[in-house]
Amino acid sequence: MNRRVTLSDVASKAGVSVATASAVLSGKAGQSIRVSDSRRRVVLRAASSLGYVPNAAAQHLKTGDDNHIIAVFTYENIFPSDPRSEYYLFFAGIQQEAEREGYDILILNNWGQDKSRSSRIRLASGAIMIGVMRDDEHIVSLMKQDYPLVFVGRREIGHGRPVHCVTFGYEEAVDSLVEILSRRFDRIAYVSSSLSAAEPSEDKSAYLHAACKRRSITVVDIPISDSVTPSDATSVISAGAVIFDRFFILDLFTPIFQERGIYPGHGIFGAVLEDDWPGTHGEWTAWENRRLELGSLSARHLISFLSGSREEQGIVPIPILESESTRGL
Amino acid sequence: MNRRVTLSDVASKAGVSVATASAVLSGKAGQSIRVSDSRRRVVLRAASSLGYVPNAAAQHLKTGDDNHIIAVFTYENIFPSDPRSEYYLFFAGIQQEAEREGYDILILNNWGQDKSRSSRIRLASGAIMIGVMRDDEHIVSLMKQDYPLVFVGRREIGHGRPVHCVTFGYEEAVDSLVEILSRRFDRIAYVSSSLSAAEPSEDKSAYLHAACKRRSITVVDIPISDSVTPSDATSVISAGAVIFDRFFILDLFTPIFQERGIYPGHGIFGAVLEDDWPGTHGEWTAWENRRLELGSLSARHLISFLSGSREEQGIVPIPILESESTRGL
DNA sequence: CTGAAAGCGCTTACAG
DNA sequence: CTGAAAGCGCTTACAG
Repeated sequence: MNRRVTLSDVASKAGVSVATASAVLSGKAGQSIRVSDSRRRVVLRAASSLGYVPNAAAQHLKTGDDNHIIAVFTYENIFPSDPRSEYYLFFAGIQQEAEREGYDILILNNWGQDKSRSSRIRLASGAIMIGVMRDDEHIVSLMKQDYPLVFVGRREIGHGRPVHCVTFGYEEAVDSLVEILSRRFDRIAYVSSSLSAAEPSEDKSAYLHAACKRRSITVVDIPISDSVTPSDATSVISAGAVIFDRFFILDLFTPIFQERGIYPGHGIFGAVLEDDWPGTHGEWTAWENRRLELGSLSARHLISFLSGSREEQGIVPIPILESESTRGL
Repeated sequence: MNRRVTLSDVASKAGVSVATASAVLSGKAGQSIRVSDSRRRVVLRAASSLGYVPNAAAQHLKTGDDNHIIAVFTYENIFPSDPRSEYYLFFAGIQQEAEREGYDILILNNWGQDKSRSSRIRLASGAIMIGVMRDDEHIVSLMKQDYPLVFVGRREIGHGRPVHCVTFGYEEAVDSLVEILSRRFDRIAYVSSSLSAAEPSEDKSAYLHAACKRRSITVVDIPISDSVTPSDATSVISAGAVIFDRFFILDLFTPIFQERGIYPGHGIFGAVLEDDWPGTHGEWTAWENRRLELGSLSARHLISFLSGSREEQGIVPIPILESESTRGL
């Protein structure tokens, strides 16, 4: 392979110093360095005849400027051959926003395995983390140095440090939901899983309790593990209104509802506090799928972080949809 | 923002030279530098307490090693929010292969607009180009320096230089197709567009002519521009067997076929010499959609290029599928 | 108007 | 066993 053409190759071919060549080629001629028109032309000609391409990494090393690269990482695979991936829309949103703002994207494929992972993330000016974190050791060491990091979804790994994340506007959405249910019910069952510790659900739960309290509605808390007991089912059905924390929890109840001949809008009302990304739970969907927007926002948030903003959270409002499980209330 | 922790910060905290710190931290202690166990521990402790993260760009600048980044670029938007994009599967294949081989991916979003585009591509060790090229000035200057570049699809922009590309195995596939058609027909109409200069089709045409010659089959060449004349239609139908260069050409004929009451397998047989990526032309589809495999191969090809291979082409075989338009022959 | 020099953060012969 | 020094390709005060 031919050695790459460097600035000093261009300079010596043009018979000028590297300083002059640099000034001309980086378009900065005129700042602290001025170059005569004749010389500038010579440099330009030398560069193009040699096919000079600047080494962006070296430029960045020297200047320390934002290199206009956003890293995206996750432990999951965002590009399965089936494009209906859980994370695809987040990614698409990030990509669109990055493109709009003139940023490139570095996909960190090997974050999971590689030991030198934290150093690879530093090739970018900042990073966006999608999905569940299995291990935060490297993340924490990046955060220690205020490395610009934005999480998609609520995170609490700060160890006291601020954590930048973008989330759906669950607080407002839960409030609207409770408002709707309160038209007919004064008790709401809340079924959550003791297992799903991956994504913190305490805040969703808190929003729900607060919204119910404001309207003097009783919350019947039903924590379940991996299966539903008859008494769980009875509590839910007798309340008439139910909020499930996650879709997989709803799925545990569905056969029971069928067995008892009740279905969304007939004998049971409510919603699930999770965005319906696979689009398979239409009757229970509570709000629009705005994953694309959340992805975009994460990129916008990171970019404004890079230009000095210290804002910690970004929120994407999630408008309530009418579905079978809330219709007619 | 805190200044990033550098190697020399670690060294001075540990009370050793940067050389020693480097040797320990890069795991190279033992090569030309040996470090006592006690000192190595001191360095390790200093690094972790400071949260040291090496600057991968600086490392790469110094060593010149493969930095394990593959750039992917295109003039199109490869990530529309509708994931059924023309390029999605290529990209998914690249990503999977890169992940398998321990490479990260740099998506060059702004290749189209930015002036400094060629320099951004150099942030990666090599690059894969997907889609149509509108302008090759920058590409040529990269090729001049033997920058590792692989095209997905046939390209001829070498200016005499070797062009690395991966393609579907059209030669073999066309031969199989002709073999099937030859069971009943001794003439085949070949309809190509004089407009579609974007992707070179001369080789497909050559494969077809060669395959027909081997079997003493006559090729009736029908070049069309953007519409079909009655005589074009008559030629095709009287031949009974037809090969369309592209799907959009087939689409021009479909209403005519319907008008005359003939349809694939009844009155007309044949195929289209384009892979059916949108999956919307089932009756005429000639072979499996192997875009994922072609994407993978492009990455594999680039990676072996990076480790010294000089192979120019890579080919993904495309097994023939039976469809309405060839059934019963 | 132009060039020599320092330095970005790292690694690696080389000399102690 | 350890460190001083050169250098990767660039930019930018600074001095002519």
